[in-house]
Amino acid sequence: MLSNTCKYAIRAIIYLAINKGDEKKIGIKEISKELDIPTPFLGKILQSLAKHKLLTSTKGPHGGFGFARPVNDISLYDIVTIIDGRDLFENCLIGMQPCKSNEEDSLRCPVHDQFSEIRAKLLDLFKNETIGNIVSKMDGKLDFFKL
Amino acid sequence: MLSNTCKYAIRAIIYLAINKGDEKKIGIKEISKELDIPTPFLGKILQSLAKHKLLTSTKGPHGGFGFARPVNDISLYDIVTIIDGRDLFENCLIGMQPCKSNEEDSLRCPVHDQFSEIRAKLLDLFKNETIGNIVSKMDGKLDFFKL
DNA sequence: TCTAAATCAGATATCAATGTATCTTTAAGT
DNA sequence: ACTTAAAGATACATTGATATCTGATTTAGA
Repeated sequence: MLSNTCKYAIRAIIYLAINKGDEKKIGIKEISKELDIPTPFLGKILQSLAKHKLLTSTKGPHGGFGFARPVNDISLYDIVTIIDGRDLFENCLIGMQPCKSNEEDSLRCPVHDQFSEIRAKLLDLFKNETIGNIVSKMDGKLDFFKL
Repeated sequence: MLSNTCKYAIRAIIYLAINKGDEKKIGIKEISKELDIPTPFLGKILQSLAKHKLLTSTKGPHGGFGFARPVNDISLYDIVTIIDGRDLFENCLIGMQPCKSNEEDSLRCPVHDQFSEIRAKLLDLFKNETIGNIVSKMDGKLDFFKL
């Protein structure tokens, strides 16, 4: 469903939102250590999110990553499309080329209609779950999140 | 969502079900040519499905692949789990290790509940769509299927 | 029984996703 | 200014998915 890279990105952003508290920035070493993601690889992922204006980064001592927008304004959809693209939301479940998410009837694949409903719900989930949203649900089980 | 290999497998099986008609077997050359899948690669995929008792294969002249079970008894779920495994149906959407499809509350990830509904519908789709089912829907648009 | 047509099996090749290493650049603190 | 700690950037390495190649095996038909 989602690539490993994308799952790392989501978990790292959640970690950032939960833990940044007063400090504006958290370094990749801390995040990668806590979430068990290879440090330089996490660096690349977060750099890419910074390039797309979801995060900000500052170099130098006490540098690290922070948010470029309010956490209530960052949805899972934003992260997923940056890392994995729109394939999940647009292309045919069984890979038939002419069958797209909004396609005329004659070109629809045999599972198009059933999958359309599910895809719509998926899209809904990803667009409506914001990081702010998620963080408010996680109160009290932060320890478990370290896995 | 599904690997390319898995999409190939599904499309090849649909092709087989539609076109086998009187003949019991269809060769991989015909299928791969019509569906534009590399011939030897398709061979491996179908061999693996034969190994799992979904298809039968016969060597020699006029050999090829046919069904080992009635097409109404082969679901998309069968194909997907053979090729891609159960990851999609069992593991956490955002990759948190302790969060599984049937997990106690304290270990659920923050999107577990919303995704559970969608996952259940997905499972339903894959388990209830059989090849027989699909073929009966495709009457009249077989030409489009060649893509 | 010989030949040809087809899959089977296993080794190899390619490519994209994932992961690593190294060096450069930036900025805080002295 | 100098040092140091951090991310940036680029090149490189590894792995798994995807694709190809080659020869062995099986079977129909002459």
